[in-house]
Amino acid sequence: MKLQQLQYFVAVYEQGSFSAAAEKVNATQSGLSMHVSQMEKRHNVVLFHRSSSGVSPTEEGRAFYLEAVKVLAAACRAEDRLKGLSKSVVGHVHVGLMPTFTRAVLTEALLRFDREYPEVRLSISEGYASTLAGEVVEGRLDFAVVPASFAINEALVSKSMGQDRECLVCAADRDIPMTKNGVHLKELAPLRLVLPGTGNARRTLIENYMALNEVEVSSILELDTMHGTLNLVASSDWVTILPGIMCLPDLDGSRRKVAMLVDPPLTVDYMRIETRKRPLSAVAQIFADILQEELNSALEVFPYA
Amino acid sequence: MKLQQLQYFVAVYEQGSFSAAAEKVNATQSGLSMHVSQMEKRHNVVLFHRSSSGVSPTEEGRAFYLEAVKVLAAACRAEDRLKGLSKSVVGHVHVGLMPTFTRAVLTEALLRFDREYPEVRLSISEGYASTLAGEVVEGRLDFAVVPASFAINEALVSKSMGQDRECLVCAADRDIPMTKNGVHLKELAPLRLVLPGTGNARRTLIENYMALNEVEVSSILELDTMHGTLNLVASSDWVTILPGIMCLPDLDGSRRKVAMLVDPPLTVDYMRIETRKRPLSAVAQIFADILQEELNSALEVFPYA
DNA sequence: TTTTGGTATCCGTTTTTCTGATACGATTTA
DNA sequence: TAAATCGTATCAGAAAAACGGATACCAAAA
Repeated sequence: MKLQQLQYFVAVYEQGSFSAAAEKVNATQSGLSMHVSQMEKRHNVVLFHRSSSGVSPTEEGRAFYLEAVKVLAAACRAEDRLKGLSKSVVGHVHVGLMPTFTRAVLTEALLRFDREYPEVRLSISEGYASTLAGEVVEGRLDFAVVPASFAINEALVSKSMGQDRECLVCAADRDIPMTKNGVHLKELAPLRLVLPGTGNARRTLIENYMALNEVEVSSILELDTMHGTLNLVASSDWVTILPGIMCLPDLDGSRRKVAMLVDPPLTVDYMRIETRKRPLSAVAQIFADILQEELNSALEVFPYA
Repeated sequence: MKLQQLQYFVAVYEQGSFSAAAEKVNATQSGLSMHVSQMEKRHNVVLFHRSSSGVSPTEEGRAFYLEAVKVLAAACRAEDRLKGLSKSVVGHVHVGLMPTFTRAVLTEALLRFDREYPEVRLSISEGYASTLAGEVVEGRLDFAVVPASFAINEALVSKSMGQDRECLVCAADRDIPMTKNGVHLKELAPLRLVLPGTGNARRTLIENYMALNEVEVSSILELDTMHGTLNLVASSDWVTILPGIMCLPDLDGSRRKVAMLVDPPLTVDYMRIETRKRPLSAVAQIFADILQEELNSALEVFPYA
């Protein structure tokens, strides 16, 4: 059994095609075909169903894939150890964040990280969960933080980062009936609601909540710009629903009013996604830890009442 | 990075010699030398200090070894999955047990295992910890159960199986001053004590206990046969000290009297040792689990008073 | 000083791997 | 229905890598 064979197999598995995988790993289609079929013959198993439109893994192929990526991850760790990467904290970290994070948690994390590891290059991309997930799979991002509702790719592994509460955000001068530090949304109906576009994972979450709790929505405005949303809400009777950590700057009530949704609460889980086959580099791990710490302290402000 | 290079490296590491490793993995000394030096050059590290009497790992070599065995273990699991070994429960299991286990726990475990997996061949070897550890390193045993006091080889990993109480064993008709279900050994001094030979790990344990608690021993008899010891103790004024699970058949008091050592108690931890670089086969794991269960129920008889 | 046990290096041989071309099947397109 | 397209399997020669014996070298022990 060779390590490269595992890489080839994993590539074919993830691409669903010998040809595409060959291009990805800089090899030829015939080479991959031979390697995979050699593995199959040697162990008398069939790993892929071949068809004229690509390949799909068999049950055995699926099971083997899960083991194969563990081997590759271990091999990466071993090689990193050799390179001394596990000690020296230098390099380039690419991180993808859902928009939620870029307002509240990111700034603090960035400042801390830059102070402690000034020679590390850091690249942050903002995007929707599905986009970011794709980038992680492709290896262009070290990891990404997305809402947990997102169904993740098999090539990815997710680690929970914590649960947040969704909050109603409206103009500061608006009177809303608060109950025990929260708001019962139905009492505000009919709502004029600003929502993210349908590509956003939170959109579905919120619409389900509305439907399930029979909250009447008189009009919906689709805004995919966070600045625009916040400005509009601050100076009109439009309201929106945002994760708690996005509302932190507004908790003083000077520009906007914030109230947790209650009866029932609406929660959102954040998770960090990364590839199975390559463990986080030492630097990426450090930044992930800092991000987690900042998130933790941000979440403390919103107790699970 | 190739899997075989890792195997070569690990072999050299464990043998402390290129020549010995070459023989072990059925390769030539020159081949191993080239592979290792290639790894070293490629990553600009030195893995071994070469000398005319063999090699010793550098700090980097040590660190890399710990990662390398993880890769090999993962690769074994992956290959086992391909072979379908992880499902089918057939094969041959070799287990090493310290003498303690062969009296009480083994029988029950054997019966259960043979009933549930009749087509599996099982080989049990009895031996001292150091012997068994060597056999495990060499790959002749799937795993071994030994007392935890034994300092284990770096190629091995140990898992705790539970703590046992040492007991005094003497003739059934002897009168001994019992206190709260135990015996204070000093009150019986001077003792005529049957002990295992100096090669036995428990020998040191017991002698330390005697010295530390100032128990006077009038004479020592070295017996390395369990049958001999038990028979002698049953029909003379010689006494011995045995782990609790060995005393289970004597708890009825018909042939021998058993009393836990108290003030202070003397305990012994059992552990399972296996190689780092190869995970237990499915069958071996099952037998290990059964052994653990039997040990647990045996240990319940001796509460940690 | 010689012997012994160990490692590094060299080079011809053998084995494996890689690649490009080709064949074949299925699905889509004209 | 025929052709074109996309995908995989297979083959044979070329390229690369691994292998293994011989040799050189070193250091400690005899």
